[in-house]
Amino acid sequence: MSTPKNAAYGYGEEDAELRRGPWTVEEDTLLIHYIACHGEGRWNLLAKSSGLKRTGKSCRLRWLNYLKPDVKRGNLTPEEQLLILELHSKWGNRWSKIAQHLPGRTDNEIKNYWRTRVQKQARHLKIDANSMMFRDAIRCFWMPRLLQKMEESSSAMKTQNSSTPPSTPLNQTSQASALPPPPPPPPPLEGSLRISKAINSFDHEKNSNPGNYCTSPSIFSSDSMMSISKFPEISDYPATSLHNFDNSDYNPFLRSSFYVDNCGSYDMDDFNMSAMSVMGGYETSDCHMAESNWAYDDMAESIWNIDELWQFRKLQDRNI
DNA sequence: AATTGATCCAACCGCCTGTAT
DNA sequence: GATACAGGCGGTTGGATCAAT
Repeated sequence: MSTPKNAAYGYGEEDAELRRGPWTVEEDTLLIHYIACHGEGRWNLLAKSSGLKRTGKSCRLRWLNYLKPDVKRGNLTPEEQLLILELHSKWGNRWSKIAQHLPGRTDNEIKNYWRTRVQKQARHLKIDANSMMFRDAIRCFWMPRLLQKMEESSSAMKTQNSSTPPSTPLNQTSQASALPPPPPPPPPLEGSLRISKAINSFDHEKNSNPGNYCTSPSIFSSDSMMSISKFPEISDYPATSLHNFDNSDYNPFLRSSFYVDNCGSYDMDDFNMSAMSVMGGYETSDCHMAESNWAYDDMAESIWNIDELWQFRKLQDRNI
């Protein structure tokens, strides 16, 4: 399939032979078979030798982002979201570096997640996604909510006790749904207690020291944070973050909530834009719940109630 | 049922870095 | 050291899909 764009883009005669756009099943099969025989690498050579009318880059991208067997499909779990938030706060847009710590996730996927979900929230709040304020907001509200969600997921697992089949994650692509059914959920987590402790630790500190809890490392302190022992060391990992995330294919912690519906929602009924407006005096006149529905999407479901917003506002005032 | 707008994500592009010659 | 090439990375685009009207 040679797209009409080729001519418009001014590709050379040789390039005109190249295919662009979505990959076909035949192309995928060809690439998979070639790599099975010859291995990865030498992508330009691969592109020529395999008979694929694609650039080496295109072949590499297709393999790494889609065809490679260990690529994980489906929604990001709360654990993965939490890790992305934490690592991004440390490394910024180093997507490939972040992806190295999320087994089966590609830099492209993480990048898309950040742009479509996280930056969307920043836009709604009219805060620069790279600003300290937004980072604080993430750390103070979003991350604890994800921790809470993880705890709820593990609790749900306990009660469910694997008697019912796992539900399908929302927004699964058609390709993903074509994959074999997932294995049954693992037994209840040994780490859930740790997570609970982390949340309790956070709540305790918030209550005893409400003006300062935003910057407290206790949220992710190593002794209160989940410490499932399978996770390998992450060399230059932030001291305040999630230690010991797993790089193995089978990670009971990650998988535990992978099959939990992503449709649980936090109580956002009492959330309104007047509450939002306390955050740094942002203009909210053109930012309505009805417009954005952001309180109900799967990202916003995990964040922010009025109390926390007031706390956040106090903190901001104090810092000014 | 049709239309429109929003969202998601696969794929592409250009730039940068590392390596071989 | 200069050049060419391959591979990797982050930013962006555009088509497909979903949701709202």
